[in-house]
Amino acid sequence: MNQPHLKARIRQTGLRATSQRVAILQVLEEAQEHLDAEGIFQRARQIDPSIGLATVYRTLSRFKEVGLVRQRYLSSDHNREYYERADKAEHYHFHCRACGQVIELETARIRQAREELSAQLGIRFTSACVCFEGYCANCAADLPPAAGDSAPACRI
Amino acid sequence: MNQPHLKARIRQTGLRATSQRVAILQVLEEAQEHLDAEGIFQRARQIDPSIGLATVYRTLSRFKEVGLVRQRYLSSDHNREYYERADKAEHYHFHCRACGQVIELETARIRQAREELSAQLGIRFTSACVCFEGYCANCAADLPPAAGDSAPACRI
DNA sequence: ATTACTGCAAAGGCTTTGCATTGTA
DNA sequence: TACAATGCAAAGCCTTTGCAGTAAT
Repeated sequence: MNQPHLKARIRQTGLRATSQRVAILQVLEEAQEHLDAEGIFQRARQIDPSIGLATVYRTLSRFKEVGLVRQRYLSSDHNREYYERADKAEHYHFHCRACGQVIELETARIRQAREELSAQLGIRFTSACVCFEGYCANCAADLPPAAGDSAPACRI
Repeated sequence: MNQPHLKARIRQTGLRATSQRVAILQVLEEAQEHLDAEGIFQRARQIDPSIGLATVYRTLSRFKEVGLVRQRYLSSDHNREYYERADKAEHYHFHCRACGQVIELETARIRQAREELSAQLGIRFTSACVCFEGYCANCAADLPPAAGDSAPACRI
């Protein structure tokens, strides 16, 4: 329960390894789903009951700065921030409007787009937000052929 | 100042063509930059001084539903919603961290990604959020070779 | 004559911040 | 011993909502 490797990882970034931070990093290590600050808070307080929500926000912000976590948005509520470990391979998120699941997608096309646009326009990319929404294979099968709510075609 | 073609366009969607709605649509027609609700409000009230901010929000939401406008996010503040006319060709937004300008990018790679992922996984896409951040060609030239703030490489 | 739409002000929801205190290095 | 980090509560910010009044069809 002392989590020496997590403490070490935090110290490596120059941050102080407080029990709250270790708890938050542990939550992110173990998380199978995508968590927002509130979700991280609920789990972290089971490890360290003294933790406060403000600390979760401050820590996530700090972790993001030093590259320990990535902050993502999931369609379709862009008003809530989600967090994941930064050591995962590049991937994108798809949110199913019917069953609500989030599927992690892999494609080289986004990187390709960045590279081409860099070459064409001299742009230097530092970050990007790419998230998709629609119906997963299972849910799409249950829908009328060309319906799909108020958003029939993909309006990007 | 009666804007008959705007009124007609609104009525075609089944909505009532109020003076406030005409004003908002006119603002979006004429806008050269990317506007948020507050920005649209400020311009619309010059056309129709009686308009309220809540109406702007309600109208934009309604316009989005009927397909008159698209709602976008621009890196790096995803907490503010921007709006643009829905009759523009598919494009993506790049935000320069240095000069602040927003560049509209065109690339087929995103659509390609959608098509491939659809074919591979049976997913049906309805919408997507794609926005980039970094340094434009001009600003990149002024930066140290491989620096780039706290985000050296593109962390997607 | 309906009833969709509006303005105002209040409420909501997520995130940030001020300040005194705690605990790491 | 410094000073980074914390907890609590209050404030911020954008957006939504309730309600009574107004105006489009």
